[in-house]
Amino acid sequence: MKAGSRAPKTNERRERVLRAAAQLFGQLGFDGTSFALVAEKAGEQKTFVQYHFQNKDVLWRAAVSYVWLQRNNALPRYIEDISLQRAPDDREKMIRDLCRKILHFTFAHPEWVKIMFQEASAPGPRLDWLVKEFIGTDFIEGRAMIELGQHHGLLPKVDAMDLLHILSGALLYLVSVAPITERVLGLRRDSNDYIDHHVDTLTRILRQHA
Amino acid sequence: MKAGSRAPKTNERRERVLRAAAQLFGQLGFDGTSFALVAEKAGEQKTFVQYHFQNKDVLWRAAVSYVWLQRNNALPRYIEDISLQRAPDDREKMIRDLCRKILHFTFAHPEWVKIMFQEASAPGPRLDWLVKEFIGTDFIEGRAMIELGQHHGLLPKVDAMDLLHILSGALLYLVSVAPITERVLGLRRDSNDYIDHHVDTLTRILRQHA
DNA sequence: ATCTTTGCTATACGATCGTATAGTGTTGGC
DNA sequence: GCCAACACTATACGATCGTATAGCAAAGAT
Repeated sequence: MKAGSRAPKTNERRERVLRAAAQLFGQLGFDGTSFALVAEKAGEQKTFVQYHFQNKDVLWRAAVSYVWLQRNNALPRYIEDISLQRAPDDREKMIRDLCRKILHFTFAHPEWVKIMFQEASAPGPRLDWLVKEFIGTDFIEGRAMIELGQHHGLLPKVDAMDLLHILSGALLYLVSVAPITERVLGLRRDSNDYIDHHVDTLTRILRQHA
Repeated sequence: MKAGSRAPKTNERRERVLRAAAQLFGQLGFDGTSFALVAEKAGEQKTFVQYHFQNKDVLWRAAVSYVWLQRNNALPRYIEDISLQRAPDDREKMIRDLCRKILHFTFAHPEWVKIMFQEASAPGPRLDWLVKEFIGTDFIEGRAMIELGQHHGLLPKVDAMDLLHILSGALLYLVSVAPITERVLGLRRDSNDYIDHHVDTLTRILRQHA
């Protein structure tokens, strides 16, 4: 420990940069994001960003790691939670709560979806890294969660991977097209009411297969 | 008609540019795409692109219009097709065919989804234009199609807008994450078999509500 | 007290960005 | 055959891109 009094401030500045970078990488993609833009959005200087993150790839990886760390802290640990034995009513409520939690968090922090889509739209070494580091695990855990739900009679007994895609799509698409929905229908779609309504509709479609 | 013999070649070159531009705008976003990149991908010169499309906004709008024109030609006219009266078995098959057609076309021409997501991820005047010009109509027609399907007993009787989002998400998400799925599972996901399998799963989930 | 290291900043460099303008060669009207 | 119009290209400009390097103040070590 060399500078105990300054260290916290530095971390705070670093985090401001990471937040700004994550938002910009999600909104504008890797090529559309520049050091100057990140610095401006973070209220820092371009050279400060460049000093802490030697080049654009380093900055991108740091921002992505920061985002996924947040995500993994905020979202419930799927498998452990759902494997707890409860009364059937509680278990169905659990799925609804999980969907709600995913939607709420993703509306508040859409960066992880946006970055994922950005890289998937132009596959390359960054996507490889993203899959190896984070998304691969998500797929495996997601599929296991689906199969557990099916085993407990909460989800229709169809191909688990298909169902994972269908559910993920039904939830995440909502976030991605929210700005469009707002413009077409004149609604704000990140309100609690709308999220709950959408999740209710989704679970109602799935319920009758239990 | 001033240059009957050259006109077709010019149109062909223009189209090459539009195709390249649409792909790049979808993959890299507006800011990530440059005249030089579009020209290189189209096998033309930067100044040729600049001559026919005075600035980047003009090029973007022309590329988007070109993509949506293709899309509207390829996808069946939803409402008229589905409103034809047939035997119930045929009508369910019709929905399945529609989903298949949408997926096949979108896998072959993912630009319209990618561009839509790109602009939705950083809303601005371009998204406003996109909504006003193309997507607004899609929403209205999509909702009408859902309601028609519900009226014919083919779809569960839930909020039509929610269902439209759920179905759109279930289909389009598949295309967006296809490169990731390939990397995680080692499968090629744009094959006919996989698309059919996914659509079958989706319709099976929806069927029992008729 | 001097020297080295550390955290950060100022300046600079070549490449590429979007855009503007001048120029070239072919075409159609007269 | 001349000339205006047109399709296209070559060149150029300031701004911004990612990156490299030199400088500087403060802290730690000796």
